[in-house]
This record gives sequence, C-alpha cells and structure tokens, in this order.
Amino acid sequence: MSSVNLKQLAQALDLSVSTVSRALNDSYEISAATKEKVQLLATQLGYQPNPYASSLRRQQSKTVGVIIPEVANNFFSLAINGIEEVARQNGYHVLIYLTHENFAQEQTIVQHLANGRVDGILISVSGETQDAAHFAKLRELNLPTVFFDRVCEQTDTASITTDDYDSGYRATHHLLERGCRRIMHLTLAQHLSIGQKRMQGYLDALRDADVAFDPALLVRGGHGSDHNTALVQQLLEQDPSIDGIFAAVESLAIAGYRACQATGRRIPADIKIIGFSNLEMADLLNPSLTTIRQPAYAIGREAATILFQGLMKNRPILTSQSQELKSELVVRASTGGLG
Amino acid sequence: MSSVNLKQLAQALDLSVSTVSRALNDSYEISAATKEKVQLLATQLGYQPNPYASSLRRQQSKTVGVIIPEVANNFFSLAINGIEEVARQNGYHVLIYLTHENFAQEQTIVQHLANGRVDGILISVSGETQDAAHFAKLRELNLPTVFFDRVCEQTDTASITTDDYDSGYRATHHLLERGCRRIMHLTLAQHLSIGQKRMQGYLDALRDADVAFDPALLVRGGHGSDHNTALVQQLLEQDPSIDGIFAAVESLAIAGYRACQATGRRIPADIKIIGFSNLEMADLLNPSLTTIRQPAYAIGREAATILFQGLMKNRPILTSQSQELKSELVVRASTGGLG
DNA sequence: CTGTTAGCGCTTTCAT
DNA sequence: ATGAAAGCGCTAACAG
Repeated sequence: MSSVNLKQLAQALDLSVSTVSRALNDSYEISAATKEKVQLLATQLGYQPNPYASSLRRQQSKTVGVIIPEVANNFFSLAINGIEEVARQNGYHVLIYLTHENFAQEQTIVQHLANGRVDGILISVSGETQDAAHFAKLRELNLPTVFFDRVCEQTDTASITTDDYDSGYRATHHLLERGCRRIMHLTLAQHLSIGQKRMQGYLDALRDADVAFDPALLVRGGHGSDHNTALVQQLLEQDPSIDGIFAAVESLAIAGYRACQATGRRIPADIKIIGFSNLEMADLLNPSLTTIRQPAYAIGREAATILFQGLMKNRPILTSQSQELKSELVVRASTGGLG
Repeated sequence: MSSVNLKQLAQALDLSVSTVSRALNDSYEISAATKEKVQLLATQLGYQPNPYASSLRRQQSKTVGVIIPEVANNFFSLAINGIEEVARQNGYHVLIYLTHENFAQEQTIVQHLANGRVDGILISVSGETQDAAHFAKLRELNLPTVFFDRVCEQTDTASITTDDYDSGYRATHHLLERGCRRIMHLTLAQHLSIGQKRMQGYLDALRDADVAFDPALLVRGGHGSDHNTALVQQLLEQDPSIDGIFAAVESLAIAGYRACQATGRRIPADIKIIGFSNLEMADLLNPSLTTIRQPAYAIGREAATILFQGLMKNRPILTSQSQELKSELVVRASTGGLG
C-alpha cells in the first residue's frame, strides 16, 4: 500500500534489507553514518513500515481491543477518551467493539480477539453477562485483560471500578439526611456487581439510619426512557408517601425527574432525587438534580495504564493491581435545591 | 497466539496446508468430504486464522480507521455506534483515533494510517483543520476516505453531512416566527464549513425576514463551559435588547441557558433559545430548550456503508455519493415553552 | 558493523 | 481434487 518498502530502500542505498531494518529500528550495531543515510532517505520517500508484516514476525500487534456495551453513553465515551490517550502515548492502537448489552455478541467478540489480533483487552461486561466461560479462554491464551466499571467477579484479573458500594451508601445517606424516609431505588442491571453494590450501599444506609426497607420501593427499569418514566410515574401515583428517588443509572434519574414533573411533585420540596450521571449537562441544565459523578476518564486511563504496564514488561496482570476510584457527589443547587 | 495454526491442522489431518486453507475458505475445488473433515477439526481445536498473516498476504486488513475530534460528545458517540454496527456486519474491524481538535495530531494520525493498516478511513475533521494537504496523500495512495459531519471541502471525496444551512435557516426562522428580533448567534468553529453553513442559514433567515443583522450579536465561544457562560452573560447584561439565542453547538446552548438564568432572564418569556444538540437528555430535562437534532447514528451508518461498498466492490468513492441527511427540530414544551 | 538466511502464518499460482 | 512452492514485508539468528 505505502508503495515503498524495505527492499526498495535497501536497493536504493545499496545496502542489505537487514541493515536498513536495523538502522530504522535504531539498532546499536549500525554506524551512525549509515543510520543517518537510511533515515534520511526513509523520510524522503515517506517510508512507512508495514504493520502487518512486523506484527506477524514479532508476534505482537501493538493493538488493544476495547469491548463495551455501548458508546452512546457518557461514561463509556469518557473512558474511551482516557484509553485512547494512554494507548497513543504508548504507541498502541485501539480497536473498538460494542456488545449492545448482548451476551452472545460479547462471546463472539471475545472469541474473535483470541487470535493475536490484539495484545490485550479492556472490557466492561454487558448487562446480560452472567457466565464467565469465555473469559477463561483469554486466560488460557494468556491474553492480558483488564475489566473496568462493569467487572466480572468470577475471574481473577485486574479491574478498575468506582466505589460503587460506598457511593450508593453516600447517595442514600444524603437523601436520608435531608429528611427522606421513603426512597425509591431505581436500577437496571440487578445481577451485575455494579448494581448489587450500589443497592447494598442503599440498603445499609437505610439500616444504619434505622429506616425500614420496603421492597416495593425497589424498581427495576428496562430500556426505553418513556417506558421507564411511565413506570415510575405509576408508582409515584400509587404511593404518595415516596419522598426520594435514588437512581443507580443516569437514564433512570432522568426518568425519575420527568415522572415527578408529570405527577406534579415539586423537586426538591416534595421529593428529592439523586442519581448516577456522568453527564455534566444533566446538572448544568438542572441544578435540582444532584448527581454522583464517576471519574470516567480516569478509569479509562487507569485501566489502560495497568494493561500497558503488563504488556510492556511482559508481566501478568494481577488482581492485586485492581483499584477502586472515588466518585463525586455533585450538588449544584445553592438555593437549597436538592443539594 | 491462538496456538493452533494451519500447519498443525494439516498434519493432524494428513493433508497439505494449501488444501486445509482452501477447505476453510470454502474453495470450490475441494471435495465436500474434505471440507467437512477440515472444518470439523478446525472448530474442535478452536482454530482462528492469524489475521496479520492473511492481511499481509492478501494486502488488505479488513479494518477501517475512524478519526474524530472527540468521543465525549454525543454526536460522535452515536456516529461510532452506527459505524461499528455496519463494520461488524461487513466483517470489518474499527480502529479509533482522536484528534482532540488538534490539527497536528490529525496530520500524524492520517500519516500513520497510510501504511496499509486500514483499508479505508472515516473522518470528521478537527476544528483547527484548514489545510488539506494531508488528505491529498490519502488520495495518492488510493486509500478510500469518507468524510462525515465536519467535512473538508477542498478534497473531492464523498461526504455525509447534515443539512447545516437549512437547519440553521429553520432554527433562526423558528425564533423569528416567535417574535425574536435580536438573536445572538453562538458558534465555535467559524472556519469549518459546518459552522459557516449554519451561520449562513442564520443570516439568510434574518435577511428574508427583513431583520437587520448586527455583527455584535455574533459570538465565537471557546472551550470551557464556564468561560462561555460568563461570556454570554456579559453580553446579555450589556445588551438588554437581546431576545433570542441560536447556538450552533450543544455546549454553547447550555452556556446560553445558564447565562440566561444567571442574568435573571426568563425562558421563554424574556428570551428564547434554540440550539444544536444530539443529547436527548438536554430536552428531556429541560423542555424549554428547543433543539436541532442531527441524525448522528444514521450519519455513521451511511458513511460506513458508502465506504464499505467502495471497499467490497473495489470501486473508487466518488463525490457523487455524498449525502446530506435531514436534521430534526425538537420542540418539547407543550405549554408554550420555547416551542 | 554489515550481509545471508530463515521464517512468522497465510494465500495462491502452478503443477499433477 | 490435492500438493509443492513461492512470497507478502519484516525481524532476528547466525556468520563474518
């Protein structure tokens, strides 16, 4: 493709291919004079090494695969930003794959990457994923993998997460502190560790405050923002005692907000809302919406950094390298909004 | 990496490497019996062809590069979704590169891709890009390229855009129709065709309505949401006659909204806002914000489709394949909000 | 310091 | 219908 290759360079310079190769790779066994000559001509002719030839020979691709459920979601977008940046700095390329929250797709993708196309994998598991057999294969093949945000607890690789339990606790505590006693808990993926931990934080905060937990307040949303809004709205109408909403996912925070509006509840006078959201817009537009912000960009960077360190030093990636980054409680409303 | 390769399969089956290769590629010159035998063992052993070996030999990578300014932006996120989907359907892989709106990075990335790593490129140019020399090289190398959203008018490849002029006109018309006469125009990248077209729509709408254009109402924002808010706020305070805001970019629509709040202007009673935004959240959260929604996902799909058609049929990608997709004016407020 | 040679794993003529 | 052999472009022993 790039028209000019090593052989041509070698011929033009009357050198052997290996000398040229070594000169370009700045090998210590090539004279400074030759190096210069070679590099000069190489840049003149715009020589670009064929990545596939060297990948084949070196048995490494300088490429990582990123597998995520969806990219139209601010958390993952920001994470990709972090990942791409670190990759670039380390001379790596980034292949992107989307599972669309579909387990079968996730399996296929993982399997497709187990052929040397990538040197390592960064993954946030799909909402449907329960079985971890496909990850076992990655270990077998010794393909370094780092989980981020939505981790798979069954395998023993490194993972970068947010302080899900803790932030779930804090969020609930925040509402309790403001007088809420009947807090609706909105969640999507109950069987994902991320959902479970957030909910456990919610439950423990209630318990520590001696507030009874009512299972009726546990709501599992689905996909489709209008559907969720209707669902919450219905529950609000059924139970006027509800005075708080804790949404474990951004989309559900919005749904909760809209449902409150639809039922005429005033925020924060009648009801208070707190929700996970990585969308700065959300609280910029609407300060009455208190949010839990995950350090998405940092998570991407951290996950990538751990992966690359393992790759460069050719060391296995250990569970001990796992980290839990802190999320932030963002309260915008100065005028006693929800804050 | 994947441990098992053609040679091993061949030995195990007592066949030649070429036969096995052909069998797996479903060649017509292999007996049905052999094919079956081969394919059976291949799946049993979990054979995965080495992508780099076949890329090297075939001189094609089954990979496309996507170059965008940023991914933490709903438009590009959605576009990637569309691109990835189409790529997957066609057996292509997607490499992601971010320019961070930086021209130098864009040049480097483009140059790095001109070595056979990708079979084609999908690109949305950085805000700084004025010079198109680096794209000329792509043409030289015959590397199929499709521009999307932020196109480069100097080259003659296909491009997928939104109806920027038209939507700029319609947005402005919308405000004029509601009585606005002093409409502030907020823009980021004035020299990008996308910014120019939107502004031209604005100007023409004013002219057609016989409303004088005041250059003082033209505001060029920068990066940093707080900075932009302060800028707009200052202008609003200086000029109380301003009764409308047209934001050519989502972030500026938010800045405008916040500035209005800060200066005590009521929306839409005192001032009306309309802005480009691909964030459904924005108008869900705040129905008084009328938005122009681009068909981001469709743009991604369309751009990718054109690229792949060219790649598969080995045909050049022509300007004639360019398309302009329609954007949508989203008015949420039923209660006479801004709508 | 430089050249010769082998080979990464696959595809594809060319032969049989 | 199958096999032998060449070669994609590069790197890395091994010589010298």
